[in-house]
Amino acid sequence: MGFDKENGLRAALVELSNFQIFSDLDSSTIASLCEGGSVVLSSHREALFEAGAQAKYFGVVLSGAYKLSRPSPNGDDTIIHFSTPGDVVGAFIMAQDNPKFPVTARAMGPSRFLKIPRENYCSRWKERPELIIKIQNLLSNRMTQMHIAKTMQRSTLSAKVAALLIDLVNRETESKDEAILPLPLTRKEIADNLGSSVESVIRVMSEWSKQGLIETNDQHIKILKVDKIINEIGDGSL
Amino acid sequence: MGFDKENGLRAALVELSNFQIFSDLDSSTIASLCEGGSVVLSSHREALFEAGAQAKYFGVVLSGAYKLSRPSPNGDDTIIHFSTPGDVVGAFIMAQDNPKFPVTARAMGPSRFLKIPRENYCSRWKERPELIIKIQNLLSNRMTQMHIAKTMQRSTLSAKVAALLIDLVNRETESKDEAILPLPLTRKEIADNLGSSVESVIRVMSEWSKQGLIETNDQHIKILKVDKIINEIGDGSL
DNA sequence: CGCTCGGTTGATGCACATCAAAGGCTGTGG
DNA sequence: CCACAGCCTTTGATGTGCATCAACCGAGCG
Repeated sequence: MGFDKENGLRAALVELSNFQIFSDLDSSTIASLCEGGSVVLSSHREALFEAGAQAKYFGVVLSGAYKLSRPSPNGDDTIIHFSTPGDVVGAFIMAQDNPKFPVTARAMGPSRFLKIPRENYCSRWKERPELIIKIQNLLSNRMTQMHIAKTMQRSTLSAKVAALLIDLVNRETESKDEAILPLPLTRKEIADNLGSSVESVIRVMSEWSKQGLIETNDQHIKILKVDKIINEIGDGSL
Repeated sequence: MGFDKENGLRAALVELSNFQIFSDLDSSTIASLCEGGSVVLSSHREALFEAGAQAKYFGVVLSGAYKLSRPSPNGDDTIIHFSTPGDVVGAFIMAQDNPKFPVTARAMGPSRFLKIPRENYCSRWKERPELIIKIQNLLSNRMTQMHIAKTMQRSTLSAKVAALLIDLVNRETESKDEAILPLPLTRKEIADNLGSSVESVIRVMSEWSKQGLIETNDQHIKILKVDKIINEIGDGSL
């Protein structure tokens, strides 16, 4: 365990330099920023942390994906965000006194997460304005994404599903004809993210399958006609 | 005009110290942070800035209120946020290269706004980690608010309206029996914020008026039975 | 005095939720 | 190795909350 942990950590530090936020830092700086960190392996559907728990750490998604959700008044959770590799999770609450996680993080398929102690943020990270600014820019992008999502609240369900899929594929690749979603995604998760019901999502997506716009196998969704799906986004308006 | 402007600025700097973000700074520091700033007077429905415009400044709402909105695919705008006095607007995009406003800001009733040049943020503000952290905390609160709103997407319209009203009154006062909304708010604005239609909002609210839970005159909404309205929030779940 | 703006009410229809039932697939324990 | 339980997907039938359309009213205003 100790061995694994250390090994995982060293490997993780190398991976970090591929992510935008660390891209222009040298490896010793990265090591210092992450000192005391550890790599967590999560299996499918396992919780990384629960909403309301004390936030003693923040971190970075290394591989796989996590869904961030909040308990909904009606019982099942609402998914707030899908975090993919390179995403910084929890950084923006670190500066509060005695922060608590506002969401639950649950793995989607086997995933790896680099935990970084909160103290690091309050000392080493906070001292570097460029880093904090980068975090702020990340946050501000996420905020803009949420604004866009809010703007679509009056669109039809197909437009919302299309927008979600396009948003997810754009994190990885540039626009091509085809694209594969970088994370395993069930219809229920889509529904929980859009505030809709599984059945409705299924009705929308099976129509697309029939038309050959998308293809699913084993939880992995592949978009065959990216442009056609993008068209669906606009359809609510016309 | 020049006289007014200067005068307004000096008065504004005094007002700033009442707002949380500046509360523990002395007046000369505040003056330095705001150097080159100016006070803008907006009349009802006048735009402070338009979405897509170059963001050469950020600022603080001094009095009145502004609604931040984005053009919606279907024509009319979606209101993203209501900014009341003390709100910092636009700070989190200042750190981007060549930032553009992601939203349009429009005054709700006569309002005053303190514009601060972007350069200040990139120099004087950025140098003060505590300030940046405060901005980050503001942002993170706003983010949490949006999460909560998202969590309510499956609730009934009455629950959403109730939640919005309670959110707005909580900015000013602590919970009492009665509360007056701190800004003039039309049913259409409520609808545009919730992604609903004016008529539906009216149907919900006139029911409450009949029941004596709220009272409206001259765009100002007064909540007579705060606890009853809070109950409405939960109703979607039960 | 016509105009725009905000509020209100009723009639109608649709998009989507809800309920119900069933089949495949995976993991787990007897 | 089989049985059973979850989880995911699918399809159909039924219901409903809210959007939409269409009037109409009162108030402020140039």
